[in-house]
Amino acid sequence: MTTHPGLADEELLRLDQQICFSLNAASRAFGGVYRVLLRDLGLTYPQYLVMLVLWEEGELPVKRIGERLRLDSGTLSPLLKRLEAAGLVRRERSPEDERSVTVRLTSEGSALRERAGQVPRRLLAATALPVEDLAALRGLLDRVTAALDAAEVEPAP
Amino acid sequence: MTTHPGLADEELLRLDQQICFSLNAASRAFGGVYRVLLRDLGLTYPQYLVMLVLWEEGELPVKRIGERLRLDSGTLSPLLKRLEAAGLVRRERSPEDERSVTVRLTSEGSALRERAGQVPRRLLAATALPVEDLAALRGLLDRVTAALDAAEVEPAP
DNA sequence: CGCAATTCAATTGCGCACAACTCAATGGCG
DNA sequence: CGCCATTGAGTTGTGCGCAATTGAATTGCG
Repeated sequence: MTTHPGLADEELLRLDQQICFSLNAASRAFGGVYRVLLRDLGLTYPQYLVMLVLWEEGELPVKRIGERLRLDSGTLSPLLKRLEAAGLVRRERSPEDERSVTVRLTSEGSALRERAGQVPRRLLAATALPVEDLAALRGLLDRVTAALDAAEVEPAP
Repeated sequence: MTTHPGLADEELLRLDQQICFSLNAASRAFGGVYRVLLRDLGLTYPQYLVMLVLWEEGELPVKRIGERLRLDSGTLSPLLKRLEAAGLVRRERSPEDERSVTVRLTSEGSALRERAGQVPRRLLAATALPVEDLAALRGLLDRVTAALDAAEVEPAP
């Protein structure tokens, strides 16, 4: 683990500020655009992420959805309940393992995919970045995420 | 605004998925590391962001803090109330404009800066990225944020 | 087999983000 | 001057994210 030995605390503070400000701002800016694009689909951004996974897989246990999206049951349980209330998915206990709950698209949930068809194109257009830059961005993000997950940071400063 | 004309909807869907997954994951990974680093300062990550601004400025109206961090009063009011309850800041109505509330560091709030000294270094170390890559990441993030803010996305898909 | 440890979903509690609204103070305009 | 639009904080309600806990089903191990 590098410690950036050549830089003073003051410079590190500024860089840290800039990185976390920028990441926060970008995350919320994406959220804002998605919010507008998804509004008349009746989906929030996290709900859309779950639907993306389900459109790809058709059905999936809650556990697997959580692994894909890095979300735990505390977040997913109420979210899936809302998707079920909206008629987009059904949830049923798995017969072979009664602990597990399988989430399935309803026909209405599948049909929503067509209406969502232009969302990615419009979102990517809104970023105003060429595809190569988006790929580079994704690469950097994935690298930091992997590193942060692996870092095992000690609580005591 | 580019529309990526050469790519099929299916490819765009995948790229969109990857970008928003990656950004989400990175944002939450940062949050997780900050949470550990900040735990025994008694600060949450958004509270830390506010303290960073105040450590730089000393005192600031709520309005200005919101502009810096892109947060509105709905988020800041309860957050600042918690910081005040923790003894880190005071809030007082501005005499020259009774609508405005000025947030000031207490001596305890200023003192916390020393205890937070190693947070940026430890966080940057956890990213395991060289400074140049972090700068590149920040540049890309700022560019997409500016573009998304300027995009003026139409609600109707 | 029987009991303990593990796994999975759900729930509770807290804090943040955002929209919509209220209310008081201010500023501008006729 | 008087009225009305605007501005700045705060409040309410909804939903997400995470920690901690609960409870039931399953697995593993003696």
